[in-house]
Amino acid sequence: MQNFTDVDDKIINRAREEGDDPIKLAEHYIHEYFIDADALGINRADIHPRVSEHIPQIIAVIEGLIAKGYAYEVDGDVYFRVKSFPEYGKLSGRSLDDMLAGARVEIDERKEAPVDFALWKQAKPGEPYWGSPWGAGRPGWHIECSVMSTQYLGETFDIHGGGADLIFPHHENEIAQAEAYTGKPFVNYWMHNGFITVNSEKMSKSLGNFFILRDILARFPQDVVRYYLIATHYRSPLDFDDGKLEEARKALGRLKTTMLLAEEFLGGTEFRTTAVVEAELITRGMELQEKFIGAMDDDFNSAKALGYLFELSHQINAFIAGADYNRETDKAILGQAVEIFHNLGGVLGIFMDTKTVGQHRVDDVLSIILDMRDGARQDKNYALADSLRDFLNHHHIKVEDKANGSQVRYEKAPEIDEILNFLSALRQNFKVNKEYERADRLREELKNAGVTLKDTKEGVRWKIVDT
RNA sequence: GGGCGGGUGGCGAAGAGGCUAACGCUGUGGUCUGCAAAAUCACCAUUCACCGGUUCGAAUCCGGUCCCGCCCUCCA
Repeated sequence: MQNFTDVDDKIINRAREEGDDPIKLAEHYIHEYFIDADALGINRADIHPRVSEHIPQIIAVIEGLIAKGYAYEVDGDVYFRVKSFPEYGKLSGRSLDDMLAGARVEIDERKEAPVDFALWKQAKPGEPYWGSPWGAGRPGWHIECSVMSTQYLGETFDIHGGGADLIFPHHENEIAQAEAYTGKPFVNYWMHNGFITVNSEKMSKSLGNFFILRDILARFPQDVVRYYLIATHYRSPLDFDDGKLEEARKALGRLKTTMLLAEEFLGGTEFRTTAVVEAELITRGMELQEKFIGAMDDDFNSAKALGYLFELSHQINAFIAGADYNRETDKAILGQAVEIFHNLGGVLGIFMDTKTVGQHRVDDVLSIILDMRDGARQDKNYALADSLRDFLNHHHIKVEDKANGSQVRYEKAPEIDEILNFLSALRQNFKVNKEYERADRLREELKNAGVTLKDTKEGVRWKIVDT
């Protein structure tokens, strides 16, 4: 489950600035969050509870805490009595003395102790509020997480996640509230992720700056961003900058090339083979799979797991380099190995299909054809010029020759795949006729347009470089 | 000031007492190619911020020093 705190000071203040309703504003941000999370291939949780929908349960828990002597009311506010919970500080490794020594904020004199924190806050004018035994008000921070998580997951649950900056006081307070209330351990394992920064500037779920992610997604493919996130252990800090993302793009490209090479070798995208074959490659693949699983089992060490995936990539590439694609056993061996490779990549979710990303390149590529045609016409190579126009016409692209040059018109953008297949074939022709200058120039221009061509023994392959 | 975490090759990043200190990027040389690209093969840290200590053995444990990050608020 993943809960949303849709009632808190920041949201209320922001709503006031924008003259909006706080709950609606929170709704808006939740919606925006999902757009980015979906783009990164993050699965939705089964449950997404919100504070505003759990006020009665929260009030009930606060009443329970007061009844047990763990909390007290002062003028419509309710505070947690920290000294009544001796284990306070066990998560963050702090003692009450440390905290009193470090107190650097003016103390609210109404509280019994400076470290006591709010469970319920009396409503100020203009704030959203709900009725309670202590008057109109709203939940303090912290309490909503304890209440909602234990409601859906039970009084003790296995894993609680969150940013390392939340260890104190948020998670510490959650433990105090929940364990004081239930008398049972709250959480078995805490997973605290390191800070994410962008150009060394801190990013958090707080309102305001998580949209930076959207800027990054606008410039880099989703799977590259996802790869980059996974290539570092979750507890380590992570900094986004273009250079590092560029490096991630290349690294992931290496993995994807393996998939591509295998598809070509097998002549399709269906990897599964029925024949079980004994082979060195399979043995290595199974070993690496074991190691991969071991790494993931050991505190989600995705960085280490990726290392094994690269090793498997090497093994597969090397096998392909020395294999014969007319031999069925080679295909069977490769099929099994690639299936392992594909499955493990699927665990990390890094083999997203981003095929459509290159479509916007279509105009650049069309202008290359047009330039080539103009050149051919000037050389009076009308056979070539006309064949180019025929191709375009065939795809419902009109060519108009005007005094100051030619231009294309189309109603529906043609599939870039078809155009590139055509150009690849065209270049093959040039090569067969030993017109290397033409062939090289075409390759060069395509490269400038973000399309790389490669000659392989199976034929020409093109690839769009994502931007 | 106090608490927590961290400093590993040109860069990114695993490793947490004993296999050649993973893996990726970059770089160098060879194979392949008309030339490329991709792929492939080989090479690139006697050393893990610094100084001591424990141990047969330390990047990993202990003490100290120097840097860096986060937290210390009724901010989710």
